[in-house]
Amino acid sequence: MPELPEVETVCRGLARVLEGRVIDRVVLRRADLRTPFPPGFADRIAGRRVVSIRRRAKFMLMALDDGTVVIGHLGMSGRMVIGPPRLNVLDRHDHVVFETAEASVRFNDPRRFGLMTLTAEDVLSEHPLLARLGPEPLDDSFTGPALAAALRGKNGPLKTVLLDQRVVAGLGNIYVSEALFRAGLSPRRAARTVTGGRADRLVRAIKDVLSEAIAAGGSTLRDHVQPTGELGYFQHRFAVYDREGQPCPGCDCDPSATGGIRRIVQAGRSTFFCPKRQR
DNA sequence: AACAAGACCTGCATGC
DNA sequence: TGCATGCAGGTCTTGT
Repeated sequence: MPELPEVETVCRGLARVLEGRVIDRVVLRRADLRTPFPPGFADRIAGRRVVSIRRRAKFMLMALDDGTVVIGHLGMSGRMVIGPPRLNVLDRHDHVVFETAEASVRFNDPRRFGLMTLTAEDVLSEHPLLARLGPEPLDDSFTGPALAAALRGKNGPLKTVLLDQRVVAGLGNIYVSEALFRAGLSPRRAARTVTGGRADRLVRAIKDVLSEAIAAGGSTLRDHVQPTGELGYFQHRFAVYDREGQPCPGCDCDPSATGGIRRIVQAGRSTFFCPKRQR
């Protein structure tokens, strides 16, 4: 489900109810998700105060007052849902429950592609899940020249390469298509050909689309909800994603003549684009 | 080294 | 109604 804007939205929602609060109890309802929970997972969190909740790429990072960091990933279908304290009616796919005096937070994930694990703040950046991540796209250090350097020598299609979290961290299948549309670049172009002004345009497009999506609370297709239960609204602003055959919002060509937005499959995943406007 | 394909899961829409 | 198929916001491993 969640790409950078959805995870950012989830982290902001969780911060409001968890930051500064003590987690009294952690209920673990199965032994593993995508990966096993580490030994003592619940006990190592219970009784600790939450110092901060932040995001890196598509990972949620919950820092505790003893230097422990809970790393969470929502996979395709994960959600964090805030409810009243001491909630005793749970869904089949509620795998972890964090309890404070004021609220309960459930990690729900039907497909179980998500994960939760523990590390320590002082070795966080070396954790295998985080060590090889590329730059945060919304950081000032993510620039046209920096992206061009990361794409140098990459012969794969631009769309597929941008999904590689080592190139840039946080893009997923929706926002890659949307950013390429805004930048006027074909998803099929060899990644290494994006240099100079094209790289500048692409970086601008990535920053813009992600920022706008965060402001809209992310995109709700199937699974994403903010922790409060509110939906995201950015799906109403998609130019190309899941719009096969519909008119391209950028050119006034007749979709019955041009076919409108095209859907192709790259590396086994759908890509949407306007062949006329994206080169 | 780079890339594609398969694997991991459940749920939902579609078509017979 | 039931059943089979294909598809879904992600990553990790395997094989060429």
